[in-house]
Amino acid sequence: MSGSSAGRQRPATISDVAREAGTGKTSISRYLNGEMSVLSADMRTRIAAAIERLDYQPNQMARGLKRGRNRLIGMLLADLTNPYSVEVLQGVEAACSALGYMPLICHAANEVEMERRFLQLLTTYRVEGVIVNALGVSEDTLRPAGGGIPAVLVDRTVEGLAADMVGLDNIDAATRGTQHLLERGFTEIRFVVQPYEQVSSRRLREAAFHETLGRFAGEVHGETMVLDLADNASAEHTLVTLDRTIDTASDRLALFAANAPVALRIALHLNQRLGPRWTERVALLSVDDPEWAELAGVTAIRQPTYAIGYRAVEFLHERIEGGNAPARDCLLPGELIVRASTAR
Amino acid sequence: MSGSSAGRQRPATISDVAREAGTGKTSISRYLNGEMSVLSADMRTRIAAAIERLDYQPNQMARGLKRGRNRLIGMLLADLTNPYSVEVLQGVEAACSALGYMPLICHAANEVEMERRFLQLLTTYRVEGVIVNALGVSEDTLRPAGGGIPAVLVDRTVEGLAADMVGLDNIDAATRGTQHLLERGFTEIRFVVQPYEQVSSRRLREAAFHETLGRFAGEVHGETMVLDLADNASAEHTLVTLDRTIDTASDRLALFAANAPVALRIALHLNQRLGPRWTERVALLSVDDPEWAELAGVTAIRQPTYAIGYRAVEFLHERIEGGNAPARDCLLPGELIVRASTAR
DNA sequence: CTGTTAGCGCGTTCAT
DNA sequence: ATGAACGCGCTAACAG
Repeated sequence: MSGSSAGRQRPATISDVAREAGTGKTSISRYLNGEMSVLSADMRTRIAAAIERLDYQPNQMARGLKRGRNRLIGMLLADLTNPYSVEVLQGVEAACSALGYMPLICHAANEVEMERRFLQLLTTYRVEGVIVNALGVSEDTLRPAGGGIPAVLVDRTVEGLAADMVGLDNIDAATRGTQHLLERGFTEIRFVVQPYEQVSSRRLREAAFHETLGRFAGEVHGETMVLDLADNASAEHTLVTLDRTIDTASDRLALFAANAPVALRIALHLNQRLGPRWTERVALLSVDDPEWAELAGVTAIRQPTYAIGYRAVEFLHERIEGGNAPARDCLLPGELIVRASTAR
Repeated sequence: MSGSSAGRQRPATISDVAREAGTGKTSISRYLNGEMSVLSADMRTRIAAAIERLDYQPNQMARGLKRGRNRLIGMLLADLTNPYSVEVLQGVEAACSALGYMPLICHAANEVEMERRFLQLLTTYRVEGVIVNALGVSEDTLRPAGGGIPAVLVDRTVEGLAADMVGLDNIDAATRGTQHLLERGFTEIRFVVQPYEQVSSRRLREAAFHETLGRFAGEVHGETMVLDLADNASAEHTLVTLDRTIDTASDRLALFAANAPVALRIALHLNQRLGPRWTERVALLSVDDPEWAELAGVTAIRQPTYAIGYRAVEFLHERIEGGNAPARDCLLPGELIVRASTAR
């Protein structure tokens, strides 16, 4: 029965502090904004005391309204379930706290409609910019009210939108991954992806895969397999096809998963069907290096996720500050981590 | 060279719309707030047209300032790296969108100092309430400015703070987990935890473990092992001790991991030292059922994470709406999922 | 150095 | 049914 009794009192305002300190609001405002040199020593201590006594905390909303900037930036994530997203987020948060932003994180759960709604919501809160990692945002969604707010794309581009982008060097990564499989002598390879054809990173990875294989036409056989994780029946069907391929292939099959969620689904399935020694029957290589990859012995291409997130905020910051340079792409290299599953 | 040319234009305001529609701001405001019955049909269409033409979107900040509520709630997470957090988040997001809130997500990365800063930041943005899953927030951090804002605790209580709490029924879960190991005939068991002694869920799980073992005094030997994931040297040291225990124990050792991060570290270590068939030498049971548990055959106690997040928001909503009932605890049951690692 | 005044974009009386 | 005027908490001129 200490203080949690009745309805909470409303937070102190700048006027309360002014009254408490026996001065005008302006001086308080100056104090808050660090214009100390313009305040008498006496004034300073009185204000400090008043603030302390009232436990005053300036209202960011009011500040934002007045200044026209609220230090909020939006972060739209297609899929928080993907470890990639969480890792990128770490970089984003670090950069935000370094640059004085507060990220508003939105999770669209791989639904285009939610992406649209969140983007709308974010502009409604007048975020100063957005970092977008989405499935299907279209150009005009990102350019509401004519001007639009500064945006930085992560991992994937958006058709027709000239914005900064930062992500993995997909072509290099997929090429090296494929080469690794070729060097290990695999001759039957499947590239497995989710059915999001509009996602540029998916397309680039797939293209590089086929491009690299093309140089070995005849000797090596490769195909794309689509695994729809959002539709269990469809996924099961694909996996059955996969099983048949494994059983009938002339060589030990190699699988190149386009990202971690796909790799996980494959690993779970094979582990269930073939037992814990499934890697002896099938080789698995994955873009993304999830926490369980080491455990399962899965070869991976680790993305520089933290750097991607950090850099994205830096780019956005420049735009917010008025930077007007043409749109840039920042492609960071992946790191191939060879594990048991692709051993020969 | 379409529209992205010069500096972006500032978003339309309610006054712009009023002018465009040839009316007063008041009518626009009424329109926005759905008071249609008070507006003539003609007025309605004119306003709708004006809004459309200007692509007007009301400024939430200004609204919040005026109304005294901005529909923002804070979500403080101790560790986003823990899959538990992400899963809870899904429930939180679902409930938020159902109840019309926008969650401000903060990630404290297991640092008490960051928790304090984020909490402060959140009140600065005048969030209407907070959902807290933190390491070391103290009562007074959550009661700033006397009244404090409504708070709901997730997974763990805070010393001396009478707030709603929702989380796993830890005693039941840990008891059932321990019983499972006993039923399987293990006589050498270690309970492995991170060194956060102030976290109530950790203490409850550990207590239930020892309590349950106590009923078999003499026959079964159990101890707590502390694994500090934040300090690699220390963790390595602990794991070496663990190795020795495994090698010298009179029985096959059983490990009870207090959460997923701990279980992962253990699994990675054992896998490296003993090879992929490590589960034949050591049994592993974990609170939390991370995505890789099935793959590694690790027995797990799955938490109702989605429900926890959803319920937390519901509780918070009631408080925000003025609910004044005494603090409640909502303890949800876990589900034991038996896998190969605890087979005998 | 300090206080007064006027908005930022919006909702809300209170008239009309 | 509609609009004018005031104020939410704060900053930015402008005086003094």
